[in-house]
Amino acid sequence: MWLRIEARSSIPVYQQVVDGVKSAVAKRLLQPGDRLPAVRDLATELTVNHNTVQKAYQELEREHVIEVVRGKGTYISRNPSIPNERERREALYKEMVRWVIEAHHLRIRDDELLKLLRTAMQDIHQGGDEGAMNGDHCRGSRELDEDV
Amino acid sequence: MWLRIEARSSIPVYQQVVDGVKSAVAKRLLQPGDRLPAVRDLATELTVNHNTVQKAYQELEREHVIEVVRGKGTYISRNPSIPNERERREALYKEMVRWVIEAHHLRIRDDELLKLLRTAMQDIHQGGDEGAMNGDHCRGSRELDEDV
DNA sequence: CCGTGTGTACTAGTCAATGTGGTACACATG
DNA sequence: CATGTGTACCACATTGACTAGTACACACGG
Repeated sequence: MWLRIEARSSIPVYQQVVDGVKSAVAKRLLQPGDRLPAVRDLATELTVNHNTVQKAYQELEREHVIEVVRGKGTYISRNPSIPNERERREALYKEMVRWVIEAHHLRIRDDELLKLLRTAMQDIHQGGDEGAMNGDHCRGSRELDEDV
Repeated sequence: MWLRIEARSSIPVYQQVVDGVKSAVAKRLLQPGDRLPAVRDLATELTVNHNTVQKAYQELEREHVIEVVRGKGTYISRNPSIPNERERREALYKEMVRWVIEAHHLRIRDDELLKLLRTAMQDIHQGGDEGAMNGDHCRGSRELDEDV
């Protein structure tokens, strides 16, 4: 599956679902037009309440990542527009500043941080599963993926 | 002041205080040995409860950003060690993967994202000269070393 | 020793977000 | 109409953040 939930995580379940779908789209594991599981089906599979899944789908629809057809199903958007683009760009930038600060306190130098970002980009574009980090992030750490 | 709180933000107040202090340290607005306001004073100034400020100070002490002397005051650490370095590095990397995904959905190209990061770095280091960031790489984790 | 300023600890309570469980409704398709 | 889909409620429990108030512990200078 292209989605795995960590029940122990402090991140809300619905947020994990949102992130998981967006991640799968970025990795092209989900293509435009692909159908997502029904709300209740996915809820059963993840052993969470259907309302929780629905909240995730609602959020994904607000972000135009998916499209919903009542009575039929939910699908990955074909021509996604970008709502709240300005705010989201600003939020992204704020997060980046935040982690530059964190990097400073971890004594990570600027060039190391840039290298880390390049590694993250490769991780996404090569379709791996983001879960596995083997601890050596300073050079390109490529740990191989799961099964399908 | 080196600290401003947004009451409307979804980010908890105590977290904003933690981030604010760490940011000021990274920007060298606060130097090692500098004294922070008393818990109650800062609480009054920010119009929050003293317990909230204390929670922030506690967190900062856990991260060895500040040092606390009972009955005297709190001070920016002189020789900060790095607790939980490995976990924090992994958390940082996970966050970076999130950026890449978000950037994809914002149609931000890789080179743009790298440029954004460079800008964020300049925002932090602006004006100040940054001399001695030591060349400590992944392996070099400092060992704890105590007191004032 | 005492007063003052400091950090710390504890209890009680409010509020909002999250998640569950259940029920009911709306729409599309065959 | 039956079925599978998304949607909309409701009541409830749990958790984290925050407020409010009180009390204690320690350092320092009279």
